[in-house]
Amino acid sequence: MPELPEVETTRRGIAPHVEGRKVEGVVIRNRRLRWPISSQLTKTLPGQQVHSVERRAKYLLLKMDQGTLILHLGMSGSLRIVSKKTEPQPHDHFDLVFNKGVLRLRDPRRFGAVIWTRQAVEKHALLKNLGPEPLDESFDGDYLHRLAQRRRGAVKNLIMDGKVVVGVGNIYANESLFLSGIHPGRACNRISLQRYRVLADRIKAVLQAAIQQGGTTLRDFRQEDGRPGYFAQRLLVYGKDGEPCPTCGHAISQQRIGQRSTFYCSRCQT
DNA sequence: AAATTCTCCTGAAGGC
DNA sequence: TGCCTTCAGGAGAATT
Repeated sequence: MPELPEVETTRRGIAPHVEGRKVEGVVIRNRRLRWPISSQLTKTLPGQQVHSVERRAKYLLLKMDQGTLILHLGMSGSLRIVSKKTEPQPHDHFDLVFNKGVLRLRDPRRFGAVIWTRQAVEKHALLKNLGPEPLDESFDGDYLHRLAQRRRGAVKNLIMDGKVVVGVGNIYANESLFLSGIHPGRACNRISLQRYRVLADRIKAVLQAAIQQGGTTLRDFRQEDGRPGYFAQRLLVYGKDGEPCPTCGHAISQQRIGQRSTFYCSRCQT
């Protein structure tokens, strides 16, 4: 499922194929994503040039002449660069057609989104209340520790809260907590500053490692050329319940925290 | 304000 | 083999 590394992998993959290009056409095969795709896009977008492909949290931002196209991959979305002759497959809901190549959105579960905005995109309702980027310097253990003081819930929910820090989804939350030796259910305000510094460091490390591997493909995610991401082979605890802990050999536990499957080693994580 | 629940959706996996 | 149920989850909205 696309988390920050998968979205960043996608951004890097598509950018060379769309930056500087002019939109020739828009194809909407199914508008019913998380929010309906505006039918107006077929009139609004053609003729506009894409200046840049940026990312904020898990949103991809295609900056154009008159505004920004905001794309979200939901949990099963992927973007590919295909030729104009490539037949659309089931769940290929949306195309941006360029003079050379097509940017095609596939999203079986349709939790994704395609939204056009003319306003400054950082002020858009979906983006304006987001926390810092985890790979920014402003995100560190001191910041996490400060926010944690007025919370009592599980630390896993803290790092998955987009108002605290963006882009950390279920997979990387599990992995970074394991690498930090912190139990995912531990109360936010019962963790030392020192441990939060380790956690922030591990979050950055695991996200960067995953980006380097082209993201994690469990089922649907694909890079822009159709290849899967290879970080799944490096996962230490996610999806590994019952298997031995890579550190101590104790069986990995599974439990639901924050409505999400949570994997951890009850011996290494306290 | 923080925490919890609900909601959208399809495909895979498990049970009988 | 086939049908039914359960589960997976990003994240905004609604609720407590």
